[in-house]
Amino acid sequence: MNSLRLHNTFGGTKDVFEPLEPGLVRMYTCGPTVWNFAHVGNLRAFLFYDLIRRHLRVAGFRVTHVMNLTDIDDRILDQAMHAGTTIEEYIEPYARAFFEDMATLRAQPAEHYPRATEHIPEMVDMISTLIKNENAYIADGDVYFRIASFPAYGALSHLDRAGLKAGARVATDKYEKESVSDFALWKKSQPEDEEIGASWEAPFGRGRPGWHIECSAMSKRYLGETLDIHAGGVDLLFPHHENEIAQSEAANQKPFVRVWLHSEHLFDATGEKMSKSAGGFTTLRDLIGAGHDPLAIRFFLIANAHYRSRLRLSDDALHAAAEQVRRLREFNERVIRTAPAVSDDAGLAQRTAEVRIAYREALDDDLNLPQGVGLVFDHIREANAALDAGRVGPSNKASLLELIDDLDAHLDVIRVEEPGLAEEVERLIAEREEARRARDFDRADRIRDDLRSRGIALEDSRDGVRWRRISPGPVIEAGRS
RNA sequence: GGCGACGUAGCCAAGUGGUAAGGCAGAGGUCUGCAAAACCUCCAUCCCCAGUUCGAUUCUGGGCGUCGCCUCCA
Repeated sequence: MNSLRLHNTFGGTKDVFEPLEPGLVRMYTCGPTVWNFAHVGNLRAFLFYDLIRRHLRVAGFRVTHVMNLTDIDDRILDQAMHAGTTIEEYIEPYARAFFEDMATLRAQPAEHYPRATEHIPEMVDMISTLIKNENAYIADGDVYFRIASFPAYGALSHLDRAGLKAGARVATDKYEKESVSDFALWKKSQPEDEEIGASWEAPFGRGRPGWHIECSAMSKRYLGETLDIHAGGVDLLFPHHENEIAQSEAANQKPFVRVWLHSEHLFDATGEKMSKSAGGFTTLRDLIGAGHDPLAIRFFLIANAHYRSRLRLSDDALHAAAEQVRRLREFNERVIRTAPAVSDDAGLAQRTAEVRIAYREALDDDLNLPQGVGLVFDHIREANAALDAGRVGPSNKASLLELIDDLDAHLDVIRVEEPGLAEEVERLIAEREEARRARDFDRADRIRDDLRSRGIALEDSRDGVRWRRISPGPVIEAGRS
């Protein structure tokens, strides 16, 4: 029985989710504009997509997930121009970096990563249709969407044109628009555009696509005219998603999206929204360079706060996340290596079963991973106590491992393969054991301290010495790019 | 100016009309050669005021505060 409920931005209610085609979810998510490295705020949104995707699969759906790469826009044009490269040459390192970052953060790959410049014909087709239907018009070589032709405009964002800030708003496009709110579908080629490979032929004149049309055209190409889920950061709500609706519904005469999902912003330590254009922003590379563990960063971004809550990036929060990841991994390893007691603890079995159900319910309730994680941590304390007391039987052990599986299906930070044991670490541990047996504790402690300073912590236990990786030294505030 | 969100312990954060999950940090303890890990104990009445209610942190209204969108932006 599917009981997944999602908060639909359109309408603002939490509804049981059912895809159009039973069992298959068609999902489109707004990906990066590859004009620069993604910052952690961008990555929060991308990991949110990953969370949706993972939980849809937990809930039993097959998922076709499309995430676009915007490889043409004004910023890319500017940068390529300055760099003296084509736009294709300019974006490539950033596109590569995007995929690297996603892999570092263990995001599951989408089924398709279409690039705007590889789908110009689809966009041209759609624009032609819009012109034919009089939803768009040509003005001095540019093509604009005629918002007046689409009465439902504003329904998603609840911004009606009358309420738009009067006077202070400067139209950034050209002047021949019928209305200031009309947005560009196609921009006439400038001479420089040709040199950097940013110009295409079209029936309505040589030029390049506006930003919004790519998502309408590419989602249709890969997922059809009606999507089950369309997700993005809240900053895309207006105008981007509003414009997508207008374009797609005007062109296709079909409902565009059934459920809109928007993730909240990430804020920096000063409380300012992280934004590329605002200047200061932190990249994944910055955080890793400052000594933060990618798994902790992943945990922080998806589990520290609900996706519709604002999240503030701070060293403390990252450290807390790292500790939580550490505890989870520690617990997992402990359960795995524990030889089961002869009999099971009925109370523990009962509680584990309850927590597994409650965890699933939390995720089914609009992807409330923070709550789910809290439930599991609560139970881990009880389970650890049972382990201390040797009360964990074979069935207990198996269900605890299943609980970890449940959690890691979303988190994916627990059962992550560590790089193989460094032989040197093992050798030093053996050396230290020898020293300890000889009661040469000075030498033993020296070895332990030495390893610690190199990011390896040792723990003595009844079952022998264990080691694990830790963040080397105190981490510093990430630099700005 | 329009639209909207938020304000829960030192920090992060979940949540419900019936007296508040979890994590980090901190204090004490058990265990340990010492540690670490783990466990135990301690650590909030939910911005303010008024109202509805048997009862509100959770509903309504007002206030104060913070922030987002309205322009490129995940």
